[in-house]
Amino acid sequence: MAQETTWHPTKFRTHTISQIINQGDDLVKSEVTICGFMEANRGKGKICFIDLRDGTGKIQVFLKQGSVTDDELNQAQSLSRESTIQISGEVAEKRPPKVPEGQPKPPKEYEVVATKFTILTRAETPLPLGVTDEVSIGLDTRLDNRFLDLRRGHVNAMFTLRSRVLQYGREHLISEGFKEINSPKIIASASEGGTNLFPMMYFDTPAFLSQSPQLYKQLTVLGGMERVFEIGPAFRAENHDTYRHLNEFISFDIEGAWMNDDDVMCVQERMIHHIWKMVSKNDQDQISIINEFRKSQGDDPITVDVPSLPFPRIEYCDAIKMIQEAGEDISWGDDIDSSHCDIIAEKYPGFHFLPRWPMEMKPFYIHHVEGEVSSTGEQLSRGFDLNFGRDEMTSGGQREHNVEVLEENLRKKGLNPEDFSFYTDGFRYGAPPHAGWGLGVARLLMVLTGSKNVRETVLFPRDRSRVTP
RNA sequence: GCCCGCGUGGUGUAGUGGUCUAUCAUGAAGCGUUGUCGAUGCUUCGACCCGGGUUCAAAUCCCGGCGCGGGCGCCA
Repeated sequence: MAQETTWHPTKFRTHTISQIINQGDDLVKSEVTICGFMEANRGKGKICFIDLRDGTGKIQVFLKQGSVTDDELNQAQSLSRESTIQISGEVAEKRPPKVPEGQPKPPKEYEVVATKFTILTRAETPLPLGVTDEVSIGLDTRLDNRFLDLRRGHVNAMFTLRSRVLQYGREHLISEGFKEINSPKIIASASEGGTNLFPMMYFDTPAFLSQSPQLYKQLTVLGGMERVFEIGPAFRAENHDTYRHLNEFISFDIEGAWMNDDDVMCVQERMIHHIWKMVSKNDQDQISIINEFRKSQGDDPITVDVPSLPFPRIEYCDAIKMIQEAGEDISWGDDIDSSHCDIIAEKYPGFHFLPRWPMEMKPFYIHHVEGEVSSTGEQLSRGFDLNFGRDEMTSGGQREHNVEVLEENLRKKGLNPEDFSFYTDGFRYGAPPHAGWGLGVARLLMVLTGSKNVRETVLFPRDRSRVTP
């Protein structure tokens, strides 16, 4: 439904299953060879039906005595679920299933009547988790056997959606003049402070895994790249253990010259709007697959509600007031934690920005405008967050482009400017005002797919107690 | 790291001192019927996280360990 794809024939197959499903009328009576996983087999004796699944769809294969050898028929009937097979045969219109009186007739379907049946690999039994079983499966069991979990329709659909989300996001940013970059993930020193880094050895030099592309994407903007984005991994050695934190995650970052925090908030809301609009237009088939599963689990269906623009902006000072009015003990300068976000989310359940945080709470590279102060007289910053409900999606802001201020900020945070010379030197020879943000891809996917745990939306999540598979 | 909860066949569960030689579903093995389609009928298989304790008796209660889940903290 979504994309025009050209499926060239391969060594192993002439057609994908989706091609037969979609072009069945034209293909009836023609010879095809298809491959896939055997989802189920029915029938003993003279006939056998196989539900065959490849990465594009599912189709029924019909084997009958006479069309295939008795040996082939036997093998098909006793084959274990999820074994991979190759089928050659003729496309035919499927006999419609019996439906009770008064029920609507199902739409026309196609099948392949096999003339040749080949087992590619046999699946061991029992499966560690059933691909089509109705029983629910614990997340840990699923993640230990992700290769099988991924064969389940709704799981596959979530990662298909993830691919689309990145595609639409890229598409949008490129249309606004952003260029895709990659920054190093092996770095010499703590790039920002504030979070724990994973140490490693780089030959004989101690090094770290990057926590963020922040400083490097700024350097490219200082280098005249104008507008850049990066979709890449970030590593945090934090002992957190929650539904929304991982120690390795994919960060979707942008940085643009001649922009302030308001400008990049607008970029972000336009991008999210575009992603939601495109998913809503192109990918309802994936949403339906997810909803079918949710229904079987007794969960409400998800819908792709394209958010309206602009997203609400709730400045930090107003957020504090709102939380205080709800009776919470919080004062200016305190962090807004999860329970406080629940209060804000009651009024703003969707996407909303939280701009103008206190300068002292933001990293050294965040810009501030002299004189922009709170009612308590404290300096405000040009840093912002984007939340969806209670969950933080993004952190961003305008960056400090004046090297003297930057070095002063570093000293205020107890950092030594000399350790950051690779970065601060970039500001000494002319620096454009600039701004950017970093968005957690998995968290955005949680919103889109209704997942309650970030691990659901990451193929092979890395948390405190999991480094395999 | 803190608080709370949980750990039963391959998978997901019921059972909270005694006919538990442990329930149900799903699954696996075998046989039969069938253009089936969540195939079906019959037969069979398979489990109480680990260690210690209380008790006549422990899946069940207590202690420790390990593992998992939820909440929180920590966290661009």
